[in-house]
Amino acid sequence: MPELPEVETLVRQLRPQLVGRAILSARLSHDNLLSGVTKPTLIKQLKQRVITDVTRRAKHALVHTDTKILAVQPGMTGALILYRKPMSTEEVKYAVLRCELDDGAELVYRDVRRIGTLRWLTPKDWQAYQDGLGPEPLDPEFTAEIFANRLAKSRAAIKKVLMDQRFVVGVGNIYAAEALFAAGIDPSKPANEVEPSRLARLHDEVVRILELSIAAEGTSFRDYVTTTGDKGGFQLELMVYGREGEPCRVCGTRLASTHEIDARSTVFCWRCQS
DNA sequence: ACGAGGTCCTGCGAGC
DNA sequence: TGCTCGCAGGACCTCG
Repeated sequence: MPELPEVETLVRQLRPQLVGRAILSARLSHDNLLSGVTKPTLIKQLKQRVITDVTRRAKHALVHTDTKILAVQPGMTGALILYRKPMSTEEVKYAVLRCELDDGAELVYRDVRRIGTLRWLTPKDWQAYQDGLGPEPLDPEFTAEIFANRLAKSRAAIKKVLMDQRFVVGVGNIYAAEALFAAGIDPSKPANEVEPSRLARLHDEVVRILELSIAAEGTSFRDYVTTTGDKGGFQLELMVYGREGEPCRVCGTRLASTHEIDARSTVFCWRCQS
């Protein structure tokens, strides 16, 4: 499930391989992933485009071309993959968008559950779209003060606010759970009731964990695959996510789980997060 | 303004 | 063994 570190990782890996490449042709298996563009328009307009850059904003991977920008929002099971040899039957089955490149490779948007979104936007429309997104957590201008001030305005559960992309981008269920554990905060606590010192700590933990994860090239989990289509190698050792019922790595208490925060599974430690 | 809940989609694991 | 069922979840939507 790509969150910020996973998208950052794939963008870094793809950029040097894609910049300067031309798209010879494109095909799309399902058009319900498209937002704001029809299949015929996308297929037609992708043809003959030259890729000028590959960047990230929030959890979106952006493939910039000489005309428009292909904005890929991988959702949970999506990934951009560059195939340099023919795909297997299984790989073809999940290949939603296939772009044949001028160097013989194929750029593929793979999405098993097809819950991702593809947008095809002019730079101007992209600007308008991204203006609705919150700040980048790793931007130096996103300070602990700004973070705490914004959090203190909401009565919603702090985990829900942390995952709200209008508040701050890039943090999903995994990193929200991990950062709240590291900061010792009860995920269900209303954001405006968390002590300011804890909010400052949370800011630091969000930054630390995201940077650590980027350095580790993302957290492999379930359907996550690298740009070569391989399973991710590494991994960042998760403290709570996916560890319900297992002992807390800090105090040994059995980790608890709840669905009461925004209908998302949340694993936490009763003792460490009070 | 904000919260609650539904929607999309398929694979997988639990339970019978 | 083989079936059904419910969960996983990011973002967006509607309803109250």
